[in-house]
Amino acid sequence: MTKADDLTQALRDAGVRITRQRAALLTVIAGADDHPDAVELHRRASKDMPSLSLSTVYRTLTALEDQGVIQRHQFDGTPSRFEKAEDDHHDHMIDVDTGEVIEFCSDRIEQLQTELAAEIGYEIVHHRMELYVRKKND
Amino acid sequence: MTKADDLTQALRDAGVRITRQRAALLTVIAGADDHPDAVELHRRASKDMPSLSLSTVYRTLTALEDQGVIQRHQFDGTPSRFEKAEDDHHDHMIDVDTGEVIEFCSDRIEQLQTELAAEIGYEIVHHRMELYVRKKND
DNA sequence: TATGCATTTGCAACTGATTTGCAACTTGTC
DNA sequence: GACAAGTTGCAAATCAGTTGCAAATGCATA
Repeated sequence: MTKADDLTQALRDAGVRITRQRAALLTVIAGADDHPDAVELHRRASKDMPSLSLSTVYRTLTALEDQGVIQRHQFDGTPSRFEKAEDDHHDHMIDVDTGEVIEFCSDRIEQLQTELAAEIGYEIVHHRMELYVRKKND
Repeated sequence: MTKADDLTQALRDAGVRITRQRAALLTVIAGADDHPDAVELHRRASKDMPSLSLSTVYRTLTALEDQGVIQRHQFDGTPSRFEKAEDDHHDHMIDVDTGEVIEFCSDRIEQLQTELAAEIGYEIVHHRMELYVRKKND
């Protein structure tokens, strides 16, 4: 059973109809190791489903995000990029020269964030941390 | 001498022409204690300069950002918001219920970020950290 | 204080990303 | 297999921001 099948079943259980276009998108998303935007996902899924429209891709991405199946990231001034939600939370470094996205995680930072918010009476709903970085050339 | 006068002089020294529309915007920005977006800045500056156009506001904001006089923030899926650049760096918490923006700073976190990037051979060009928070009700 | 010209402005039209209205079409159910 | 409700593709709309262009203006210089 593939990752896409898992996702499909989880969605069906949650009462989400699995249409051919959604299945095609799920397959692409499950198989993606990068952080594609809507247009790129449409391009990839179109190979299996040439009639798939971009608006359906957008609608589906929103639906999948609402279901918690995927995550949307809005880096700098570029179109939103998506990745499948894994249970491990992580943040991103973006190589400003190449656009490459590197995932990382720091429990220490998360803890500090929680403390900072708590100090002034807030709790964190979600957060976003992006490091725009450049390769050191030495 | 007001804050706006300081900004004006600094810009003039940098070879930036001070037009009436730019002066009006600078006054508004220097006097703002919040994080307004372009439309709101246009609304405020229009009181002094009813003929000021929104495209000039956008053009001026970009120019001021290039000069390092103001900073642009792109929170979640909302229009860019601006604030005058002060020499102290800080990050933001956004109250998800009210939209209120709270500034904060943590040297400890910054240091950890730098270390994390350095570990894999990168240096940080700039970063963005936003905590989307909610008031604890107890 | 007047002159020249590069810059800047306002307007309207454009862009890129995303959303929406609607009629036709599927899905999952009975 | 038929039906109601949800989903699709398309084209048009939206939203934030940008741009081309002719007219207006800042400011260095005379």
